[in-house]
Amino acid sequence: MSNLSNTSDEILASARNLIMSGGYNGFSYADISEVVGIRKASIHHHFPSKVDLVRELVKRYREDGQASVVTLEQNVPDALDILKVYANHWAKCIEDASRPYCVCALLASELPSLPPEVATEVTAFFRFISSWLTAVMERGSKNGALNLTSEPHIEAEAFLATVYGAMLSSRAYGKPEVFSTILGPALSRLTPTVSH
Amino acid sequence: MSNLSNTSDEILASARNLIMSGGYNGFSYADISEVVGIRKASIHHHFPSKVDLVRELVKRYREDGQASVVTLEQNVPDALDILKVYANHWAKCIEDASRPYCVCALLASELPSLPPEVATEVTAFFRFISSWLTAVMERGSKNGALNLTSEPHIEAEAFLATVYGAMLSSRAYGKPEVFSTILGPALSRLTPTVSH
DNA sequence: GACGATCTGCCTACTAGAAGGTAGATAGAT
DNA sequence: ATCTATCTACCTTCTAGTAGGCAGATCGTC
Repeated sequence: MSNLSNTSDEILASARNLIMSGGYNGFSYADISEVVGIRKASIHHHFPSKVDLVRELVKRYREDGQASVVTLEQNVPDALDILKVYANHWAKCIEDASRPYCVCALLASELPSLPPEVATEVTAFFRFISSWLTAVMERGSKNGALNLTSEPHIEAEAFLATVYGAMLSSRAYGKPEVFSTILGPALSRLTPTVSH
Repeated sequence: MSNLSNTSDEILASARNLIMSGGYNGFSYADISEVVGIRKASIHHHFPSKVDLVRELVKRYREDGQASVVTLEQNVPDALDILKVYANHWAKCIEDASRPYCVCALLASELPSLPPEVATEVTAFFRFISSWLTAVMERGSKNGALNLTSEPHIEAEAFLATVYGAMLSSRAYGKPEVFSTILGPALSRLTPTVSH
C-alpha cells in the first residue's frame, strides 16, 4: 500500500509543469523520465500514448477546478469576493512562479494542432469556467453584490478574457506584477458604488 | 530580378501560418518544405537554423506592425477610432479565419521554452504594442476622445489583455464571434458620455 | 499454511520515423 | 568566374512506441 501507484500522479505533475512552459509539443517522455526518475518505457505502462497522458491530465485539471469551485462557493458567499479570490489565486501562482500559467490556456492557443481527444478536453475546461463565471455574475447582479454594465454571460467572458490576457502579458513582459495591475481596475469596475 | 528571392518570403509566410496554429515546436522544416514546394535543405540556404527563421519572422512581424501603426495614426485622428480599427482588424482576421491568432501571442505563451533569441523578439513585440496603446490612451484622455478610469498605461495594458484574452477565448470555444462580443463592451466603456 | 497463477510496476533493448542540420553537386544568372 | 538557388544524399539525435523479461505483491485453491 502506501504509494498506491502515485508514480502516475508524479508523471502527471511533471507533465503539467512541462506543458505549462512549452505546450504539447514542448515536452517528451524522455523529459518526464528525467524528472520522475523512471524509464521512458515505464511511463508507457501508466499512459500508453502521449494523447492518453495529456487527455487524462486535462481531464483531472478540469475536475480539480470543479472541486475547488464547489469549495469556494461554500466558503465565500459574496459574488465579488469570489471573483477576487479567483483573481488572487492566479496572482499568487504567477508571483511565486509556482504555476505561472494555466495549462489549458497554453493548450487552447495550440488548439488547431492538438490531437482531437485533447482538444475536446481543453474546450470543455473553458466551457466549465465560462458557465461558472456566468452563474457568479448572474447571482451577483441579482443580489447587488456586483455592478454589471452588460449581460452576465458577456461580463463573464470579458472577465475571463481579462484574466487570461493578463496572464499572457505577465509572461510576455516577464513581470508577474502586471497581472494584478490589470485585474485591480477590472474588479473595481464590478464593485457596486457604496452610497447614493 | 522579378522574384528577387521571394522564396524566402514564402518560407516566412508558411512558417507564420504553421506557428499560428501550433507554435514553435509545432512545425518543422519538412512542413514548410511541403507547403512551399522546395526541399528541406533549400530552406537552410535561406535560414541556416530554425532560430534564424523564427527570429527573422518575429522581427518582421513587429516591423510590419510598426508600419501599420504609423499609417493608422496618419489616417485616423480620433483615439477611440484607432482602438476600434485595431479591434476590428483582429475581429476580421479571426472571423474570416485568415490569421485567426497572433503569432506573438502563441510564442509568448511558450516563452519559457523558447530559444532566447526568439524570446527577446517576442518580448519586444509586446513592449511595442503596449507603448503604442499607452500613447493612444494618453492622447485620447487629454483631448477627451477617450473616457479613462485608470492611468493611461494601465488602461493600455487592460485593453491589450482584453484583446488577447478574447482571441484565446474565440479559439478555445471555436467561436469567432466571441471576440467581438467581448470587445464591444470594452470599447463602450472607453467611449466618452455624449451629453451632460 | 503452501503452491502455483496472475497482476503490477519497472526494466533493458529495440524499432521506425521525424527532427534539425551538413556536404557537395548542378544549373543558370551576373 | 563567381554567385545564387536549388538539388540529392546523408548524418545524428530525438521521438513515440513496442517486445519481452524479471522481481515482488496478491490471490485462489487445495
